Amino acid sequence: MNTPLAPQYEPQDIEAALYARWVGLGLFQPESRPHGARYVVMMPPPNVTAQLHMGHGLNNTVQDALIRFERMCGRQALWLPGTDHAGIATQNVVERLLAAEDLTRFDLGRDAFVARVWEYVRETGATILDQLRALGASCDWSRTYFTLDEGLSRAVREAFVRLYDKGLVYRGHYIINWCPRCLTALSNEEAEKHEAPGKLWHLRYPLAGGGHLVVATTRPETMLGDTGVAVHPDDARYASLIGTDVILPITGRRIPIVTDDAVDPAFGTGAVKVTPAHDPTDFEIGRRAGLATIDVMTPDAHMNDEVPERYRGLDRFEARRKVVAEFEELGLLEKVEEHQHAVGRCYRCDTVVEPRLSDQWFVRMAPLAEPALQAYRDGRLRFIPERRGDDYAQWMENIRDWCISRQLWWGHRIPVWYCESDECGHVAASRTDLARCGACGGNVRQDEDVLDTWFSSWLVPFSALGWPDDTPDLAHFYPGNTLVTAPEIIFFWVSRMVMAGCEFMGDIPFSTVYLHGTVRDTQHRKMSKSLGNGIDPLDVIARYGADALRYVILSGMAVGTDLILDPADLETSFAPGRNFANKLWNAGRFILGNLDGPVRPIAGDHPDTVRPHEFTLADRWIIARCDATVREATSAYEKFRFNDAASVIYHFIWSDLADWYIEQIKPRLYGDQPGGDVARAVATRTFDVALRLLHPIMPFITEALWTRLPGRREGDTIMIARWPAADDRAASPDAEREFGLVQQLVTAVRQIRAEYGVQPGASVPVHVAPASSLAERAFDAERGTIMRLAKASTLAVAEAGNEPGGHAVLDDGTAVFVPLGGAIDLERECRRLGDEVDRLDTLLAQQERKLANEQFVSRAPAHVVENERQKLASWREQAGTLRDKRKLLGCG
RNA sequence: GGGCGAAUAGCUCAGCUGGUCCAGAGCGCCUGCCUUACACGCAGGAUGUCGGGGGUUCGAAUCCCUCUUCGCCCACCA
Repeated sequence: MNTPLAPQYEPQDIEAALYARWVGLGLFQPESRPHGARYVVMMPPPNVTAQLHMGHGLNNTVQDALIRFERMCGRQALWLPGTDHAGIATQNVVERLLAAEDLTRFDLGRDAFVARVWEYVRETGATILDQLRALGASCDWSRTYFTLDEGLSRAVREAFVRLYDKGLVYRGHYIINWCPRCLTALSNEEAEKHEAPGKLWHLRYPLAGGGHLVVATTRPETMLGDTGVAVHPDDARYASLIGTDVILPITGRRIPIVTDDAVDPAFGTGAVKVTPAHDPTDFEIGRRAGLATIDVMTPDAHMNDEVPERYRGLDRFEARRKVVAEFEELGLLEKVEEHQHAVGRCYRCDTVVEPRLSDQWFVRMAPLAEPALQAYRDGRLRFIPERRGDDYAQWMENIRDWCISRQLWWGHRIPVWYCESDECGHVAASRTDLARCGACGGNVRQDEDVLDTWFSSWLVPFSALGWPDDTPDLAHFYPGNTLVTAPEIIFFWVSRMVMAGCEFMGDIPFSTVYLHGTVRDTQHRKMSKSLGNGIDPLDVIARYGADALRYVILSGMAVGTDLILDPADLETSFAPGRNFANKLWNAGRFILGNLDGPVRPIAGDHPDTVRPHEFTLADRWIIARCDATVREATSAYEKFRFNDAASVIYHFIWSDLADWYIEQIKPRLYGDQPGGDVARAVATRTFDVALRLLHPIMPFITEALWTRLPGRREGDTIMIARWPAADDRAASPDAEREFGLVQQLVTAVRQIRAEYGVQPGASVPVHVAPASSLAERAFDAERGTIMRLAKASTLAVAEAGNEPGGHAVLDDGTAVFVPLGGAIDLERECRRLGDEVDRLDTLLAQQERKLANEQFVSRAPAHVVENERQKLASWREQAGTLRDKRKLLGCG
């Protein structure tokens, strides 16, 4: 522990070793803190085959900061990690691998294919979690879940059967969203609507009785499946046609004109072609009007045998062109309009979704939504930022049934068995596999489909803890506390978890949903593989360290805002994090390198404890600043304001501790001034606090430094070091004001030196005329500091003389004068005097306004008003003095 | 078609319930420094009519209205 520290922080050398040490200490398990209140965070499961991207990086950095903060606060912090089997995505990946061998899943058959996917998942499935380790994620790996695990699969069956028994799961024949590439049904949420410019074709449909009627459509190819035309019942234009027929072009089919309230007379021509098999609205209209349904497409969206020969086998978009062309030839194309409309696309492969009539399993959602909505309205469930709660409520209020069956092989096979005997026809949902029909004893076959992956992830808050068994984990850790995820996951996962929690556990699974922003590039585009604008977090970690990555993420994470990073310029984005780590490292190196033995405690009953009278002004100041930082950082963490936490800690470490305090104590440490032991004690103490405050953000470097602080023993770790408590004795407004004046004085002299180009090594005499007893005390107390940091040869209490030199006035009205001898540039001096007078005039004007404000004068405490009056008076005086001086010098 | 968010220094953004953090941070830029923790650094500096317009108020970047420009979410007008 006393090995000398390298002059530069090299994260690569220590992060992996520290992580291994943490795992060895077993602190990621909540049991390590048996006495605290529990605090549970559920990791949004990444796809088992995923590679870590910035979105994961951001999400998990936030979770880790949160869980580390809670753990240090003494809670039994459980962060439950896991992956989901990602039905569609994973099956797609393996099918692509097979395609490379010229095979399809059908060549292998179901069992062999699933075995193949398992093999793939076993090989690659741990990758994403390993990558999270590089980030420093302190998950309880011993409890890692996978949605296709035996336990979670049992939970899926339990949930399905319970809902089935309550009549909340049903099989239905409806229009669903179908992905023609993945060859499966999708839920409404999985069909992403994107606005896109399109066309609206106006087609003439010849009337059986002569003439024609015009319908408008965005999908002309579906006309091949039309079985009717609908108009609004009150639409006078078509009143006489109702009940008559239309001769459908191309097919020659005779179809009726019907009425339906769903038709908007104002849109298009007020007449709608009805394709019950290919549009949800048309399906409803067709059902009400008793129209036939003709499915004209194959599962992969080619035209099937229901259409005329020349259309068979055509892709839907080719068929569209052909239909339009044919209408044009027939003189039946009335017109084509540009039309902006939303097209659904598969959220996994971006293929245009085809509404398709099929038999699917659904969950009846309204009864489940009710308690979930109530929890939000009661305030038991809150969202950060708050406005996201509206999205949640709106979705719940307009909930639609959830299509949960998928025509895939990779997933939880639907636990429903059908009797193969036609007379019996018994259907049973079962927790265990069935071999025989429960009704007739005959052969049964299991439903071929699998369940939506989200049907397993919505159970995770309890299934990952052992449900449906009554495990100790479930009893102890359910419900959890906070869920950290991206806003686009609200409907997929968050809402459904709340519903499942209410339904199966009788309680919401977490009380706070923290929704962070999205990682975008400088053009504000979402980072994605397809756009090639991504940043690889592992690359950043390799080059800048995990701490730097985390610092940059968290310092840019204002509540509810996105994180913009430049993929083309990692240096600009991440150097600040690395630089800060290096700064901290070197501050630590300095403090540790200047300890010459045991460090005295600064509080407590120990006989060697530093007594209050031993503190210098600087000591009291840094202690007060440290205390203020503890308060601000703690409050920021509690409010998920990670950017604020990062900022106050950064400022404390860099500006207060490094720039001022460490500079101040050097003479004491070097023995040039007494009080070295006190300075060591205070520096060590405040540095220790700063490290603890920073640990949730930069876990590695803070651990590396903290374990080297004096008094640490083998096995100590900052991970469970006590979270710093605010201390009323540490606060000192006087010390902050007094040292503030010291800083102002030093800065003023430095400004004058820079302005007049005084040689860096040269000393100058400094005259001050303190305007307050505060200033007097401060300059007296930190005389040495001022002289050293300002490079002053003398520091005298004196009025400004008439000789040439630089002037400045501090906030409290204290006048500063730096005589600069004969070789001074008159023009420059006049300009500086002018600037200073202008500055004072601005202050004076503000101050006068403030004091003229009756509300301020009457409401503020008397001494504050008096203080402000004094400031005004002394600024006036100084402004006058400087004006006189300008005249004396003959400035313009 | 609804609903929401954002417009602040060249860039990325803070600024919580209106007045001692009414102008901030980091990066970039300019000047001078390798001052024995740190050049991934130190000291100093420049830059903003806080999107436009109106209003409320003693006082607004901060509240209200409106306009403009971006972005997001939701929606069965074919």
